[in-house]
Amino acid sequence: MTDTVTGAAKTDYSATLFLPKTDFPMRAGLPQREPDWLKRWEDMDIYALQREQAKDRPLFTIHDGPPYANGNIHIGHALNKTLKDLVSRSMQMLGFNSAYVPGWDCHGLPIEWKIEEQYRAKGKDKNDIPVVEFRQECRTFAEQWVDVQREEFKRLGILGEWDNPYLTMSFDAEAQIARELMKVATSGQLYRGSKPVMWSVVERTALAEAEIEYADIESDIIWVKFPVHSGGGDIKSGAFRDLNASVVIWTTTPWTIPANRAISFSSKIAYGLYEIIKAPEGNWASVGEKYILADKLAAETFAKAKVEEFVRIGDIDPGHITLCFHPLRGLSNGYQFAVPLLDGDHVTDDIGTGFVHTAPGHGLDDFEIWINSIRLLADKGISSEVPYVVGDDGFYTKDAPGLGPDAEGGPARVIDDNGKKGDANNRVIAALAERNAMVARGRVKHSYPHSWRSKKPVIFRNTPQWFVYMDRDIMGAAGDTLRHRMLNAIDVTKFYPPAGQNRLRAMIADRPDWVLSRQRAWGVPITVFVNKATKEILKDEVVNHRIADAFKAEGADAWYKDGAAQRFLGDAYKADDYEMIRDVLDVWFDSGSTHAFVLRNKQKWPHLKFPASMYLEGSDQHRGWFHSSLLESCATNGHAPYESVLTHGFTMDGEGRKMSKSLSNTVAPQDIIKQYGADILRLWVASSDYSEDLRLGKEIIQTIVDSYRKLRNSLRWLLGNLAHYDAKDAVNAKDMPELEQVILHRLAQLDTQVRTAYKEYDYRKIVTLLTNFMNIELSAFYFDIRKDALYCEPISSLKRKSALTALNHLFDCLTAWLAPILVFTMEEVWLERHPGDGSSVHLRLFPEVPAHWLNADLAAKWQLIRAVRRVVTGSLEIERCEKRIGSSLEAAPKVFIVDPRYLAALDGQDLAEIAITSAISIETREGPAEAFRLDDVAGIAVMPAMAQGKRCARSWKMLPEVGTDPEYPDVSLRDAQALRERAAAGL
RNA sequence: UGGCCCGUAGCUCAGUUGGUUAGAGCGCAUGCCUGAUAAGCGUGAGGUCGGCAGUUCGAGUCUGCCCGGGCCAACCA
Repeated sequence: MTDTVTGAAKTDYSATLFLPKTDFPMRAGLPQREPDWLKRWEDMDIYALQREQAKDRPLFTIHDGPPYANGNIHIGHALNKTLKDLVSRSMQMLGFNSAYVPGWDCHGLPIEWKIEEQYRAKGKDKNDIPVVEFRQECRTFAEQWVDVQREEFKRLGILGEWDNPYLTMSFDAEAQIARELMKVATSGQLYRGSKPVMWSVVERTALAEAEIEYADIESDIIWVKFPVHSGGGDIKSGAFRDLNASVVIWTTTPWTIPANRAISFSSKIAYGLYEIIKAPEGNWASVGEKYILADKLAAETFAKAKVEEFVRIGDIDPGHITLCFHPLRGLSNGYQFAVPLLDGDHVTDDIGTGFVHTAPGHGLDDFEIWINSIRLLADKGISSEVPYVVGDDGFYTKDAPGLGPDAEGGPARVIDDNGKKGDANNRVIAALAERNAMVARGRVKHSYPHSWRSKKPVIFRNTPQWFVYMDRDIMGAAGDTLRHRMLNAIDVTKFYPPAGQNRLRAMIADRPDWVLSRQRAWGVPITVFVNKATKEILKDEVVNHRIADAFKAEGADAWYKDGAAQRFLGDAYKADDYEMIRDVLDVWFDSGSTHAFVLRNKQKWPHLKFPASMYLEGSDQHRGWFHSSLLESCATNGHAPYESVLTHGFTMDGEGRKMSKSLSNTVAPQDIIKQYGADILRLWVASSDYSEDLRLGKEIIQTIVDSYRKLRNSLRWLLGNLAHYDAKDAVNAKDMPELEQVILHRLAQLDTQVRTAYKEYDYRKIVTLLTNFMNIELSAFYFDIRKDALYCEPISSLKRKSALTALNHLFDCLTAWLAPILVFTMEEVWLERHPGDGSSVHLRLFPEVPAHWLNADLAAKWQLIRAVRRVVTGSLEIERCEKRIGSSLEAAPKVFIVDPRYLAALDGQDLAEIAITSAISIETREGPAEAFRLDDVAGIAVMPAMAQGKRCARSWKMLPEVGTDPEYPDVSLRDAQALRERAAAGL
C-alpha cells in the first residue's frame, strides 16, 4: 500500500474527476444521419418558423437563378446552390428576413429535343403531333425533372421554399412573361428584322448548333469577277480608275451569289493588279482582262482559270476601291445595286482569292460585317436591308430576279424536299457565264453542316426575327436607350468579385440588338399581332389583357388553340387582317423575367423584395442570366433587378482541368454525399475561393474530411465538459481568471471578424479564422491547459466554474458561426445540449457578444506569456528527446527572465499551470549559457529540472506536498479538497 | 482567333501603398501522452511565389512577352 520513490498511484481516482461525458459520437456517420435532420426540419417546417420569426426584420432577397429542368444535378449546381444557401442562412442569422424561393427554367430546346428523341424512338414525327399535345409532353418532362432536382437540392441541406418554388412554365409565369413582352412591344422597343440562321429545308425548321453535325460533301466551287465600278489612285504604275479590272472572289456556294451584297477584304493582306497575257481561245479568263487578287493566291487562281501567262501590273489597296458591280447586274433588270468593299478580320489569304464574297443573308461572318458596316453603307447611299433570297422551302424568292418565281421554268431551288442539291448552282453558273462573270469552276470535298435528325445538308438562310433595340430612344426620350439604361444600372450595382462589373459592362457595351424570337414550339409565344397591310404591331391594352388573362387561366397553350387569334382580337379587329406570330420567345427572356413574376408577386411570395438584394451564379452567367435579367428589367423598369451580383468560378478536377465525361474525371455530388455527407461538400464550398475556379478531387476531399474531424472532436470535447455545467454557476467575465478573459476577448474579436466576413460573403475567411482559433488557441492551448482545472478542481472552484462558463460562451458562438456552413453537424451539436421539438440552431441569430469582453491590453500581455510558454515547451522537447521525461508533468524547469515586460506579464500568473508542468521557478537573472533559448524570444532562458515530490494519484502532478494530507496521502492538497467536497455533496 | 479571369509548400488558403531569412491550417515524418483515445500535445522537413525579360537601391507584389488553365464569343442553359 505504500507509495515509493516515483509515487506511482495505485488508487484509480478517475471516477472522482469531471471527465468529459457525452454520447456525441466521434465519428459522424453523416451519410446515414443527415436524412434524419432533414426530416426533422421538414416536420417542424423550419422554413416557415424562420419566416414567422423574422417577419418584422428587413428583407434580404437572394433570387434564385433557375437551373434547367433536365437531368440530375451536377457538381456545378451543388456549388451554386450551396453558396446561395450560405448567403441566405448567414443573412438570416445576421438579423434579416432572408427568404429563399428556388426556381426552374422549364421551356426551351433541350427539353423539346428530348421529347422529339422519344418520338423518333417510337417512329413518330413531331410534325404529326398537334402543338398543344407536344407542349404538354414537354411540360410533363420538365415536371419530372423538377421533382428529381428538388430532392437532390434538399439533400444538400439547402433551405428554401421547396413546396412553393417558381417555374417558368407555371401559368402565372407564362402570363407575366407575355405581359413583359407586350410591355416591350408597346413601348416601341420591339421590331421585326432578320438574321441568318441554320435552316433545314427538309424539316422546314431552324436548327440550333447542337442539332448540327458535320459531314463531308462535294460542292461546286466557282471564281467570279466583280467589275470595279470606281476607285481611287494609289497604284504604282498608274491610276486604275478607268482601267477595266475586276475583283475576283471564290465561293463553294454558288447559289448565294444572288444574295451577294458586298466583298470583304483584309487590310492585312497584300493585293495586286494582274493582267492576262496568254490564255486558250474561248477561255472564261481571256487575254487582256485585269484581275485584282491577293498576291499570295494569284498564281493558284490563274492556274485554276487555265491562264497560261500573266503579269503583275502593280500594288492595289482594295480600301481605295469604292464599289463594284454585281456580276448578275441586269439579269431580269435586277442586281443594279453597287457592291461595296468591306475590311474584315475574318478574311485570310490561306485559300481562295483574298476576297470573300459576302452574302449577309447566308453566313454569320457575312451578316456581322454587314451589320457592323451600317454607317459606312449609309455614307455610300447603300441600303443595309438584308434580302430574303431563299424561302423556307429552298426555292429562290422574288429577291433573286431571274432565278426566282419570275424565271422561265419557275424558281431555281437550292435544296429539295429530300435534301438533294437542286438546280440553283447550275442556273447561277449559267447566268454568270452568260454575262462573262465566270473565271473558273471546280469541285471540292469539304466538311459541311447537316441536320442531326435528317442527316441532310442545311443552309444558312436569312429569316425574319424579332429584336429589341439597344440604341433607340425609349418612348422618345432623348438618350434614354436600353444600352444607356443598362450601363447606368451596372454602375450602381455592387459586384463580388469587382471584376464582374467590367466583364458585364464590356458585354453590354458591345452587344447587338437582342434577338427574341425562336422558331420553336416549347416556349412562351411572342404574343404579337402584326397588321398585314401596315406591318405595324397592334398595340391595344384590351387585347393584351385578354391574352395575359387567358395565359394565367390556361397557360400559354391558349395561343395555339383553334380560333385563338379572333378570341384575343375580340370584336374590334378582324383576324384575317392580322398576322399572328407563331415564334416563341428566347428562353433567356423567360428567365430574364423571373424578377417580374417572382420578386414582384407579393401574394405568392410576401417575403421577397424587388429589386433583389443579390443574384448569385457562375461566371458564365455574365453572358446569361445576369445579362438577360438586366436587359429585361431595364427595358421594362428602367433599372437593374438586383442590387448586387456575386459570381463564382467553375469546378475543375484535382489538377485544375475541366471535368468531362470523356476524361472520366467528374465528381458527382451524389457520390460525395453517399460517401462523406453533405456537410463535407458544404465545407469544401466554404473553404474554397469561389471567385476563381474551384478544384475538387480525392486528395482535396480528404483534406476537408480531416479538418472536419478535427473540428468535430473539439466540439465533442466541449460538449463532454459542458455536461458538468450548470447555468446557475455562471461567472461574470470580470470575476474570471485572466486566461478565461483572454478567451472571451478573442470571442469578441472573432464576433466582429466573423460578422464582417459573412457580410462580405467571404466564407473561406470564416473557415480559416475558426479552424485556426479552434486548433491553435483552443485545442492546443486553452483546452490543454484547462483540462486540469476542469477535471480535477473542487466543485466550489471559481476557476473551474469560470472555465465552464467560458466553454458555454464558446459553444454558443461556435455553433452559431458554423451553422450556415455545417448545417447538419451544428444542429446535431446544438440539440445535444438543447433538445426539444422546437429547438434548432437554425432558429438562432449570431449571438450578441458583449463589447466589454474586448481587452486588447490583456491580450497583448498574454502574447508575452505565450512567448515564454513556447520557450518552456521547447526546452521540454529536448528533455523528451533525451528520454529524461515523458509527460510534461514530470518537469519543473527553471525560467530565467530579465526583461521587465515579461516579468510584469507573469506577475500573479501560474506559469506551471500555463506550461502544464508540475512546477516552475522564475529567476530574475541571465540564464546560464547552456540554457534553452528561442531565437525569436529574446531574454528568456530555460534550464530543465525534474519535478520534486510524489505524483498525485488524481491529478498526476508531481508535488512535494503529496503525502502531507493524512486523510488523502496519495493526492495533492487541491485534490484532497476536491475529494472532501465530493464526499460532502454525497457523491 | 478575340474579350475577361487565374497560376504562392502534397492540399486549401494568407501575403497590407513594391521593403529584412515568403506565412497559416491540414497532410507527411518524428517524439510524447494514454483521463478528448479510430482522440490529444510537441518537434521537424517541404516553396527558383508558372517561365523569361524589364522598371527599381529593392519585385510574390508594377510592366511586357511566353507557357499552362478556365469562362464567354450558340435557336445550350
